[in-house]
Amino acid sequence: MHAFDILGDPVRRRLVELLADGEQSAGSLTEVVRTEFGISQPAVSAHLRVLRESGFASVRAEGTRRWYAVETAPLREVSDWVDRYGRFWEQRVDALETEIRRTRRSRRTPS
Amino acid sequence: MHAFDILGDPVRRRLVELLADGEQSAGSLTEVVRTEFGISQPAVSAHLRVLRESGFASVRAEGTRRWYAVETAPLREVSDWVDRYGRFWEQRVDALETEIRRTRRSRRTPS
DNA sequence: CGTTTATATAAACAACCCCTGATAAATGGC
DNA sequence: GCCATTTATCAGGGGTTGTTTATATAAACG
Repeated sequence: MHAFDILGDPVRRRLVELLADGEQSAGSLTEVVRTEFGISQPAVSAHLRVLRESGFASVRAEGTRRWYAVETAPLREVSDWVDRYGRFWEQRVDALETEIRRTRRSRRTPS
Repeated sequence: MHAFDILGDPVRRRLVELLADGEQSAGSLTEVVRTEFGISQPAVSAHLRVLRESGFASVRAEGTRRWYAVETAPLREVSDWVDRYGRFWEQRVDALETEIRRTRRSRRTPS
C-alpha cells in the first residue's frame, strides 16, 4: 500500500495528526476518533493496524496498553514526492525561508 | 474528494508527474499511461476528469485537442499537511536550507 | 481463579472506485 | 457532406476497503 493510500483515509490522517503531539495509547486515540467520526473501536483498531503495517506508526506494549508513536520516514516519502513533482519551487522556497527565519527566532527567544 | 484521495491512485500520480514537465495533450498522456498501466483510453479520461474537477489540473481546448496543465494549489495543500503534522522539522529545515542555498547559487550562475 | 479492562481479530456485508466496451460529440481534412 | 481523429461519457460488472457485531487474547486485580 502506497503512502498516499494510507493518508487517503480521513481517520488515518486524524490519527497521524493526534500522534504528532507525541506518543498516545490506543485507548485515547480510539476515544477521540470514535466521537469525531462515529465509528467503533474495532474500526479504529483496523486503522491503527494499517498505520503499523505500513510503517507510519510504531507500537510499544506496556501491560495491556499499546502506546503508538508516529514514524517520520513514510511521511518523508510523501513530502519528497510533492517536492519533486510540484513545480512551484519559487513560491515554496520563499515560504520556507520565512519559516526558517521564524524557527530560528523562536529558538533564540524561547517562549 | 480530499487531495490525498486524488493522489492515492497511481495513475493519477503518474499523470501529475508527466504534467510536471509542462502542458501535455490528453492524447500523449493517454498513450504513456495506457502502455505503462495497461488501461484503456476511457480509463485515463476518467482520471483526467478527476484531476480537472479536483483542481489538480486545468484544461485548454485547441481544436479537438485538450491541453492539460498541472495546478499547484492542491499540491500545496498536501505539502502543508505534511509540514504541519510530520514532526521532523529539524532534518527538514536543514535539508531545505541546503536546497535554498543551492537554488540561489544556480540563479547566480545559470547553467 | 474469576472478573474487569485494554486491544486485536474474524466473519459478513455494503459502499465505493476503477475498469471495460460501446458510443457520443466535436473538430479537421478531403 | 463524409470519414477520420480526438476526447469524453454512459452502463454495467468486479474487487478492494471500511464498517459492524461478536469474540478472542492477554494483562491486572481482587
